[in-house]
Amino acid sequence: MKTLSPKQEQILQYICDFIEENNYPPSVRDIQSGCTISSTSVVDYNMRALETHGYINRNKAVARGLELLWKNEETQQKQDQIREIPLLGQIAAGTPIDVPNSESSWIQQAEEIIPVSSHMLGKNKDIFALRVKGTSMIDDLIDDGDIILLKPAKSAEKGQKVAVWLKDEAATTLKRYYPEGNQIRLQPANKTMDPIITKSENVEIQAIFIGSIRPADG
Amino acid sequence: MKTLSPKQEQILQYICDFIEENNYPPSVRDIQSGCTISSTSVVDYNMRALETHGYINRNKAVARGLELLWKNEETQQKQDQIREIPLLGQIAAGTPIDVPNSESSWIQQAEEIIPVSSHMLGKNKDIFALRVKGTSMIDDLIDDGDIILLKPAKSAEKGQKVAVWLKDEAATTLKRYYPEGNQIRLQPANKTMDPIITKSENVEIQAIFIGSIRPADG
DNA sequence: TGTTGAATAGAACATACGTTCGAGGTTGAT
DNA sequence: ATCAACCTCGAACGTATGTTCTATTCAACA
Repeated sequence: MKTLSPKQEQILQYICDFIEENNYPPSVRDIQSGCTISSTSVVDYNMRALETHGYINRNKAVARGLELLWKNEETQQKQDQIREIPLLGQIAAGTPIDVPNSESSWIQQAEEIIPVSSHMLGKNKDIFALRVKGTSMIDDLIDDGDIILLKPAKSAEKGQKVAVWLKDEAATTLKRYYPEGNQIRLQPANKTMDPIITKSENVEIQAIFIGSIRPADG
Repeated sequence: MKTLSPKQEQILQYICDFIEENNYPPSVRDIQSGCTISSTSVVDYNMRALETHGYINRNKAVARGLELLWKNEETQQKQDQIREIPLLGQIAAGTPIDVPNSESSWIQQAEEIIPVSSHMLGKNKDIFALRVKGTSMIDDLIDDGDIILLKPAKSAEKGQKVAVWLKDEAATTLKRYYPEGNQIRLQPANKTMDPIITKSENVEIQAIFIGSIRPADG
């Protein structure tokens, strides 16, 4: 993008405001009067510049066939702060879930798409969401009905909260991960529940906990 | 809203798709060919119906002066799932903050607006956000740098996490709230820190904790 | 001073577009 | 069969609109 003349900047801003207000693009003559420009050809002249610099698309022979490629920073920023995360199902002790790999187009299997502030996600990719059943992680502020965000992974650090697949039990569950020799301790964050201790070969890490979304009552 | 004829529904859907694709509304003749309608007057006829039923606005004498009042459920739903929350500042032991009341237009004072999934908010109103400084609530999974969501309130239940104003200290802090007789215990969720115990008159509840947003590393 | 390139003016053109008109077709009730 | 309400059709009209043309202004420069 090159620098714009003041008039071009003004026109661009006017187009932006006009669309915001009317939900359809302005005509050349709208711009002319809106920016108090003396001639339509001046508008055309500057629009041509805007087009070649990639700020807008123009569709000749289409009235108001104007597409805004440039968005003002405010809107742009708002866009950037939202990411859409697929809610793929539930997770709880005993209930097996399929965890997607990034190859398949798993967005389509989502039972719901939830928009999430990118504040929660950082630069992580391929994040998905699950609804928690049960209170096995209540001490980590993950309650029944919460939605958790997960990042697909094959390994984890000690103490991280992970979704693991237990081969023998044929079940997936959310626990804290503690490798201990050739065994693995899966610790629920709930004082009333005992850890699962099993041999390493039996556990397959599927995803790492990123954050949680708690539906507030009210 | 009344029921629509199949043709009207088709036209409405076409308008919706067209705008989605082109960012400007279709002309009558676009609709005609897009819906394989034989005459422009048929389009006009049905558009007139759509207008009187409140699905669209038409601006006569403006080419493509068409405004879609009806949105397809998908878009509508997506809209509904986002709420914009003002990030008003920081909260930490020792740092006073002003907590807004719902009267003033405090959205404007926000240093940042963060979009939040309404899953996190429920039906709560007037929610605002603060950035946490310090680790005094680390055991409740609220870490330094996290963003917390708060609901303005004057009172709280025992054990809730609240933002309180300490009159004598002239400071606001985030703690768990335990009324004990005519004293109040403010318990940090951090084993290395001691609770604040003070008389009831000294504390003024400002807001109740709703949820947190943890910027994930990545 | 003359030259050159960028910006401005106003007028004019071709047509995309919203709208209207008059005629005809369905359907269903009477 | 008759009528009315609803819909379809093709053509036409008036104008809003994108674009072009030519002339003019203006600033920078040799």
